Amino acid sequence: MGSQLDDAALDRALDTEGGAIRQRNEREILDAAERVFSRHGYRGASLKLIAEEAGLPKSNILYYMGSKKALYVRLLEGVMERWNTMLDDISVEDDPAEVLSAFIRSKMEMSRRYPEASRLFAGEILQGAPFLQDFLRGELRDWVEGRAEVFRQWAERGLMDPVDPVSLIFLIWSATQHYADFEAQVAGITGHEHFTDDDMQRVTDFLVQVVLKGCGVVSAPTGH
Amino acid sequence: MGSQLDDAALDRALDTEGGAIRQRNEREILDAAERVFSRHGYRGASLKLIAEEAGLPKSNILYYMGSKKALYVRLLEGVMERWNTMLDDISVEDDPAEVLSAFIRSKMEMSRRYPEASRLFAGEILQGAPFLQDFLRGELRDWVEGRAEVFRQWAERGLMDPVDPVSLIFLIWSATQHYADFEAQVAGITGHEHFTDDDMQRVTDFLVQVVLKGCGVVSAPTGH
DNA sequence: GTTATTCTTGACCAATCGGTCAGCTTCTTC
DNA sequence: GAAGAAGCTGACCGATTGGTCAAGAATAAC
Repeated sequence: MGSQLDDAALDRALDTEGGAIRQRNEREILDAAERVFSRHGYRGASLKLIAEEAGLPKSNILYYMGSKKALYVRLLEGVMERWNTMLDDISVEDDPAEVLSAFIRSKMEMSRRYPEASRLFAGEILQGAPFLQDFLRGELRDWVEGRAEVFRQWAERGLMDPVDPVSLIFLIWSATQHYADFEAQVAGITGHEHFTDDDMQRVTDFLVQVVLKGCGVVSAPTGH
Repeated sequence: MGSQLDDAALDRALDTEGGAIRQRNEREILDAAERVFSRHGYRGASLKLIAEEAGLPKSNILYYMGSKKALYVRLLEGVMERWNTMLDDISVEDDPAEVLSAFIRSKMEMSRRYPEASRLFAGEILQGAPFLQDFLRGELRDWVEGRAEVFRQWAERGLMDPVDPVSLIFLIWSATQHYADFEAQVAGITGHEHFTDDDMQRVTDFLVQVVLKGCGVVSAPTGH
C-alpha cells in the first residue's frame, strides 16, 4: 500500500477535464464510492458494491478510475482539498473569540454537510493512515503549527489562557467530527433518527460556549 | 448482518470456561483479532490475516470461534463489558468537579491502555453500528440518561452552568477517544511517534481544566 | 492401558475479489 | 457520411474469501 499521494494525480483532484459524459459518470462513481468506502474502509469496500451503488457495471468503474486504489486516493484528495481551505488566513491581530467561534462553526458545518467525507477520512486514520502519512507529517502539520503559533501569541497578550494550542485544536477537531463519524451512536442515544439543523445549531452553540469559556477567551470589545 | 447481541453469547463474554489449552488459544486469537479488526473493519479483516497474526492455522481459528461473525461479536462484547463498569455509581450528592475529572481521566486511561478496543468500537460505529444498534438504543442510552439527570440537578443547585448534559458527555467521549482512534493523526502531527505517558498526562490535565472551567463547575469546598 | 474427548490441520469447496480484454455501440469531427 | 475517438460491458482470469470436513495427534478420564 502506497504511503503518499502521487503529485500528478493531485493536480487532477478536481474533475474539470474530459467530456460531459465523463464528468457526469465520474461524479456518480465518486459519490457512490465515498458512501461505500466510508462505511466499510478501504479493504472492506468492493468494486461490486460501489458499482451497484452507482448503478453502473463494474467494468465501467474500472474504465473511468483505473483501479480501486486510484479511486480511493482520488477521493482522499478531494477531502484534503476542502480541508485545506479552512481558517487559512488568521493573524495575531484577529479577535480570538471570533476566530475560535468561526473555526468550530465551520467544522460543524462540514460534519453536517459532508458526513461521508468525514467518515472516509476517519477510516483512513483508523487503519493507520497508509495513504495520508505524508500529508499528516507535512501540510497538515505545518497548518497546525501556524494556528498554534497564533494561539500562543494571543495567550501572551492575555487574550486567552496559556493552554496548549495543539491540544486545543485536537479538542475542536474531535468534538466536531464526532457528529459525523459517530453519527450512528449519536442517533441511537438521542433517539433523533436524523440530527436536524436545529440540533446541530444547539450543539454548535454549546461547543462555542464551553471552549471559549474553558480557554478563558476574552470577548471582543464591540468597537476597534 | 445481525443487529443484536445474542443473549446466550453475552453470558460467555468472558472466557472462563474450557480447559487450559482452550483458554490460552482463545486469548491469543482474541488479541490478534482485535488488532486486525480494529485496523481493517469487519469486512476488511480476513481470517487468514488473523490466523497469521495469532500464529495459528486458519482452521484453528474457526475451530475455536465458529465463524468470523461470532469472533467479531465476541470482541465487541468484551469492549462493551469494560465500558459498562465506568462511572456507574454517581449521585447528586457527589462533587461535580471530582466526578467530571474522574470521568475524563478514566476515559483517557482507557484510550491509553486499550487503543485497539477503542478503534474496534469506532469502526463498528463508522459502518453504522450493525451489531451494536440495540446496545446503543438500550443500555448505553439509559446510562447516558442517568448521568445526564445528575448533571442537570447539579446545574439546578448552581454547582455548574446549565449546559446540555448529553452534549457534554459527547464532548468528553470524543475528546478522549480521539487519542486512541486518531492515534496515527496525533502521532503524525506532533512528531511523537508514540505518545508517552507524560504526553497523555499533559493532555488529560488540559481537558480537565478546559471542560471544568468551560462548564462553570464550582470547585469543591475542602470540607463538608 | 484403554476409552473418550479435545485438539489440530491440510485438502477442498463455492463464492467473491480486483483486474483484463475483445468486441461492440455511441459520440465527435471534418 | 466516413473515420477516429470515446464509451460500454459481458466473459473471463488467477487469487483470495469464509467455511467444511475427515483423519490423525494429543490429552483427559477411568
